[in-house]
Amino acid sequence: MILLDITYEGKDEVTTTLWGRGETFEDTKFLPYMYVIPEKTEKPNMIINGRKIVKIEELVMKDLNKEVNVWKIYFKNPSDLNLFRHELKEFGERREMDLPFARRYMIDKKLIPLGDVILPEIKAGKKEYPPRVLAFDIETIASKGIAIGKDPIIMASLWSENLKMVIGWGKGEGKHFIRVKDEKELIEKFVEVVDKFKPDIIVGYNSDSFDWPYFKERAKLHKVKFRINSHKVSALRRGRENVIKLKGLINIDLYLFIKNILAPYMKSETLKLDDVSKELVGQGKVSIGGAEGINDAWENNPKLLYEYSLQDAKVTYLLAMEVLPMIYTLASTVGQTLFDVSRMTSGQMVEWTLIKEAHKQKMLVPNRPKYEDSFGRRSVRFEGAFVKDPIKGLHSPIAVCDFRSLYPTIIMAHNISADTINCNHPECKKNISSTGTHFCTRQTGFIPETLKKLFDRRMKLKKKARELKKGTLEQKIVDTEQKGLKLILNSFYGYLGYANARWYTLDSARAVTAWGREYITQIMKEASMKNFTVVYGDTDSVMLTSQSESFKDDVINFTKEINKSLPSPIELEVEGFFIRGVFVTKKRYALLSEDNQLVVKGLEKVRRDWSKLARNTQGKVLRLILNNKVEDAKEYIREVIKKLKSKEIPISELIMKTQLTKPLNEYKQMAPHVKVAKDMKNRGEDIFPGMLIEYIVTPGGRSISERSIAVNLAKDYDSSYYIQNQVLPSVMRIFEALGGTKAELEETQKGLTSFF
DNA sequence: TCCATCCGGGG
DNA sequence: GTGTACGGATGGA
Repeated sequence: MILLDITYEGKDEVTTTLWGRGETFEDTKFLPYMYVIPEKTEKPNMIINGRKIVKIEELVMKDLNKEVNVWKIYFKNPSDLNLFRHELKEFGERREMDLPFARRYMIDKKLIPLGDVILPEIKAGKKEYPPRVLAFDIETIASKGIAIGKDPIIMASLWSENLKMVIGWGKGEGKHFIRVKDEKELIEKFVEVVDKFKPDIIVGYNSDSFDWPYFKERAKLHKVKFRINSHKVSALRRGRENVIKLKGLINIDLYLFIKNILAPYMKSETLKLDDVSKELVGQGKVSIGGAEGINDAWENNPKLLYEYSLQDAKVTYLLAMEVLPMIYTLASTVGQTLFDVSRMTSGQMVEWTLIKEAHKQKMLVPNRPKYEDSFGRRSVRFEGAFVKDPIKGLHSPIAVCDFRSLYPTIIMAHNISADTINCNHPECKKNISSTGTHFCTRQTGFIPETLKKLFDRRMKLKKKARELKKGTLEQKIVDTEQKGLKLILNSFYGYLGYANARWYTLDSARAVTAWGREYITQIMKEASMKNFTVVYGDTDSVMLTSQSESFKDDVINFTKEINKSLPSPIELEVEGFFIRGVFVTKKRYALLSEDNQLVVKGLEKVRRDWSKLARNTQGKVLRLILNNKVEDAKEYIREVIKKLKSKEIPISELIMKTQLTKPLNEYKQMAPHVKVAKDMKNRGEDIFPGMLIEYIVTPGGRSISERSIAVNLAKDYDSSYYIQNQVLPSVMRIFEALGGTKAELEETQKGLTSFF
């Protein structure tokens, strides 16, 4: 069997179900268990609600760097464990009582998703296996504000290798269009098509929070059963949001994975499907003109809506083809199901990798912190990375040098771990960080040891990927695997300081950044001695410039020399060369690459509560500046200000949008959007949570709230508000870096100010 | 500065 | 679900 997913159930005896393609296997032999490090000699023997402990084994296990005697206590099913864990508190320290049962099963049986499971004794194997993937998306009537289930679903589109389909009612048309009578039939048809296709994996974009719950709500309204593969579509509360679990096929929400894992490595400023798919698959959505466009197309241009809907499913599918291989490789490293791994944050991936490794080494897993502890940990602040104040302004050319995986290599080079911290061996005191913490050098710690296994595996794969022919499938697979490992490697440091981590060690996290600061400042010092100007540096990278004719060679030689003195495996690399850069403050800069691409960090505002005008002006100004047209940029802003004063800018560019998140009477503070919503209600309009309030700031009144009114009522706007609170703030930080002042931008024309 | 509130993705 | 998991920005007081 090729393993896709694991579920379990059982009122008395637990049955674990392993799901493969079109087949299942039920295991009734595996029992839930937990550990107690006993403080008493007498073993527990109680009966609760008629339930008993199945058996208790005595074992010796590792607990950090100690050996301890433990009782391994078995139960008939997971809820028994939950029942007994409270009573077992008085017998000693309890461990591993909160590992979800299916995850425990994956670890103990050493299973790998998509690996082949050899039945019936259940051993993990591995086999090539291309799963059947189906992408889907829905369209709904788009009234004001997005609220789950509020308006009818008008189309549902599906895309896979041999399936392209748009199901719709109303006036829809198109090659792959399947007409149904109404929304109820649409829902039934969708279920029928999915069940017939039998995908192993069904993917959507933000589908856990939108498409699936939307289907559920509308199905409820029409009193139709919404079942996929004959099983309930269940919404499970997980943390802050619901996730959607299907049985017999894996539901993956690509948005969650991209947000949790890929986002920091992406260029895209937003994680909208359009932007993300443009970056990762090279094509975006059909442009339809937002909510109004959807409604308009539904009434007047059904062909366009059909194309829009189908393209959404198509790019979702193509995105899945790009992203799923990464999820597969992460899942095999982490050792958990695709369903779980695709929804994990990087900290959780590190944790489950460590739990798997601990189990292999017969090592007890530390408990999760209690709420108060993790709350307390969250408020602990410690010194992070070194970030150099940039030399503000424009610089050209720029070289970026950075350490390859600085934090992971520091953890390995200095053996940073919870079980090596502050040992009593005299010789280890030499391995001390500037925070005063030292780490054992006699034997490798659990964290660096696990890290090294992943690191070495990645180095091997990287080497193999370089040797293989580029563009081949094998090369792509190997390269994806090494990138997946990189993601996990890079998360280890964050994990040490992550408030909810089982292996949280504040002094380890502090030592990592302290050593990081030492290495990066040392590089900066040496770069200055070699006649480079250090324009900027952050954490593990430095940006250099010089007016030398042989700039590039100088930089390459510099890194070569530096690397002779760095302890292995720490290494400095040349990341790239740039034509020009503008540096504003720490974390805020923009670079122009040699192939004319903009790299913008920390500058762009893309949130909807800023006006279109502010966003567009900033983007335009940045491009002008990086093309060395500073005066043009200033002139451009003066022009915008002038147009605001003379009211030539249309109101449509000045709309600010803020969502109402709760009923009006629950607001304590009269924010602008709350005031506008109250006015709307007084005029008899329907106001509900989830509604997007669109407003304009007008002249008059005192506070911004008092001056805010609904867009459709706005005939005038407050030019000075838009100048002072929107346009100028969005561009000023860039201009301040160039030595500019607010005053010079506010001049309408040289010498002529007050006449306008 | 503190506190409340919002953002994200989706139509 | 062997439950109960964001992190950062903004704006008013």
